[in-house]
Amino acid sequence: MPELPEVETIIRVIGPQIQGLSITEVVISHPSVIAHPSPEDFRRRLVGRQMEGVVRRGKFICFPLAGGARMILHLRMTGGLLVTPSDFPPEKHTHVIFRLTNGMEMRFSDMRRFGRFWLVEPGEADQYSGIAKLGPEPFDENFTAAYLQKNLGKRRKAIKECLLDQSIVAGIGNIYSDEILFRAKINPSRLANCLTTAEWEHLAEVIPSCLLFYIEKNAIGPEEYLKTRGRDYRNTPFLKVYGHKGEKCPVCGSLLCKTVIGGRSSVYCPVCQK
DNA sequence: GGTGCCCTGTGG
DNA sequence: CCACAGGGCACC
Repeated sequence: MPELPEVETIIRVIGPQIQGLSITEVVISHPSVIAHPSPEDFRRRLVGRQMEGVVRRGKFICFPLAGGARMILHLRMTGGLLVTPSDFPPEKHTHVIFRLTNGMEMRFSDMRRFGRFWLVEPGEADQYSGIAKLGPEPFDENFTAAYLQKNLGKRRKAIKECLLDQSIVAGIGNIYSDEILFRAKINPSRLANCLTTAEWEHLAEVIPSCLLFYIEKNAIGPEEYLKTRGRDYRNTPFLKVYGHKGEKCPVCGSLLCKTVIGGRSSVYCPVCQK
């Protein structure tokens, strides 16, 4: 489910709700979602710790803790986070509950249970979560056309697969890679080593602007977020190609095609995207 | 590089 | 019933 824009939306809602609060209790009903350390160590080490806030890195959610430790969460496909009163009806597939000093709870639910938590101690290198392998944020000043061309310009690999490579640029998933390539008018199957300098420049501009557009479309208040269980803030009404196979291209009216690239379904306009 | 796998739910 | 789903990793 969540790619960069959705994760950004989640942290903007959750941040003010948990900032400065301490964890009084951790209830883990499905230990497999705790990747590191052991679920019992995870629970024990978190109790009494204060959360300084929450930040996003790629699709990861990071909770810096007072004293220098950090809790890290990746929602993968179907993970969700909700801050609720303790008597709020629980979501199905709730696997971890953090009880907080103000009586509220932060709850992690995940139907498919692909999501994972990590806890990294102060001064410890994070060799567990995968954050260390991430490329730059799309909004980073180092994320430029020159960077893209230098790192991808010789790859004999579909550009769509390249955009999904988190070590090149952090945060793009299957939905937004299609949306980005549609806006950039580049066919998702094109090999990276065949893109022109002008196309790299276009991509370097479109990637951040497209993601920012969806972050803004996603904006939601905490009441609405809770009411919709953190599920209905998504961008689906604004997506131009993803989920629209067989419909008319919003630019030229041709029928949108679907294909598989790198094992992921991909929708594109055969006329607009060369 | 391609494939299978981790899971549950939904839609054809 | 089977195919597929917004992610990422291990494995030939």
